[in-house]
Amino acid sequence: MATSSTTDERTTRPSADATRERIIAAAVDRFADRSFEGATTREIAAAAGVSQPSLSYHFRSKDELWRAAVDSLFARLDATMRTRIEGLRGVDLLTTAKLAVRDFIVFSAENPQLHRIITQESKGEGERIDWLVDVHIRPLYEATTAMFEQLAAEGAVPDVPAPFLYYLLTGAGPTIFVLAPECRRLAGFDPRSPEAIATHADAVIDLLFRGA
Amino acid sequence: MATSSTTDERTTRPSADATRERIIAAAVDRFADRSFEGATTREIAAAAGVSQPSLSYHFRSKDELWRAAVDSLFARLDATMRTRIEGLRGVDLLTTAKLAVRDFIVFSAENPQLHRIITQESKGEGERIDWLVDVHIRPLYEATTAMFEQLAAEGAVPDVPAPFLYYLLTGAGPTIFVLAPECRRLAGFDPRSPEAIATHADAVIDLLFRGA
DNA sequence: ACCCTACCTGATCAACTGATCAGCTATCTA
DNA sequence: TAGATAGCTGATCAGTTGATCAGGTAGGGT
Repeated sequence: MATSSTTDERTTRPSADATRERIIAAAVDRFADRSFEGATTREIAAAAGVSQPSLSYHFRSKDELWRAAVDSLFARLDATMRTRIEGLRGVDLLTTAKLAVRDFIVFSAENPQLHRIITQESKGEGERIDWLVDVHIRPLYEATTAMFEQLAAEGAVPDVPAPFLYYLLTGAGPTIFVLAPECRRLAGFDPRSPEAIATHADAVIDLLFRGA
Repeated sequence: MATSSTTDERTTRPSADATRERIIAAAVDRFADRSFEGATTREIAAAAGVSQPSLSYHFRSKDELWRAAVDSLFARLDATMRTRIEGLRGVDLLTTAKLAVRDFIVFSAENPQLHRIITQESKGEGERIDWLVDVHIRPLYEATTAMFEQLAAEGAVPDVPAPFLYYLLTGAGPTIFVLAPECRRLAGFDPRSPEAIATHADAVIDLLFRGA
């Protein structure tokens, strides 16, 4: 077996995975800050500590790097939400929903890049927003609206169509973190501090679930 | 001196003002869609129907054009809110607040560019976000938080610090319109339709003021 | 009627963009 | 240990960027 390689063909060396991850991490930040067009491959390369052609080696194009960066962000979100939901099997829906919303808000505080990128790409037409919606956003949307519809049947959320509740949550939840630099200048505090995150999460949950 | 012109010296011809406005209108859209770095002067010029050097003639730099575009957006918002507030002198605070929130949401539906631009610029450091906050956002912030603090004393809004209420409003209100292209693909309806605007405004007001 | 200049443009600039290619080096395989 | 190749880079490409400049034209003041 030693020589006759099985289906598991390792063609990449360990060091490549590490630099790939460093590039993706840098790309997440730069794309979120300066948008797809505004972020330059040289900036990303410099932030990752590699040369600019190195991006072309690890990723076919700037566009593919962008997709890898978005995949990375959504993988983090999916992991967070999935483990939370699965850890609450048997718990009543309202409690589960509240904890899920809180996790989502904590995630948004730690990863505001996701919402910045979605906002940037949500302009007129574009291949990237189609890909974003079809591959990543729609599953979350379906799960979230299904949850809201069950809660509405219990009277646990306001009598508002589920899509609107979805956008109320995705708007009210992450915005204060997306605008964190503005908030620091404007209100004089860092919304990403643990205390602010807790206050904000409490407020969103209180509004959405009417303090039930 | 010949005519002993008064202080009112008209050095610009009427046609200049018209093209200036066309350029600003085009700049608002392009900057909102593609961010400061992503929008090109050639795109803006083409959208305005003028040559690219024409932008340099009317505006000292791309940066100054961006400021003029933002000024234009805030002038629209200020006019909307000011006339509303002044038209309600003597009306009780809660009613005034509800109508102001509704106007703000309608404005956000018709001018999602404002929130797109603020979001884009609210990254780490930058001269533009400082200017945005100091010149335009802070007055609105002060007025809004003052209003919320009065309402809190009446028990008309949830017991949450005013800055958090401010970000709940600026998040929950405009986001569905900022993400309108996503919403169309995801939920299958246009949030900027009159019916959707009304439903959304009702929902935000219901949440924020607890259906009072 | 004349001149002046506000208005607008084509041509062009240096700087920068993403991508490509040849070549170097360290690691893995045999 | 020798050969092969994955990993990475400097040099360089054509295309695009914001800005400048010289020049042309039309509208207004005298």
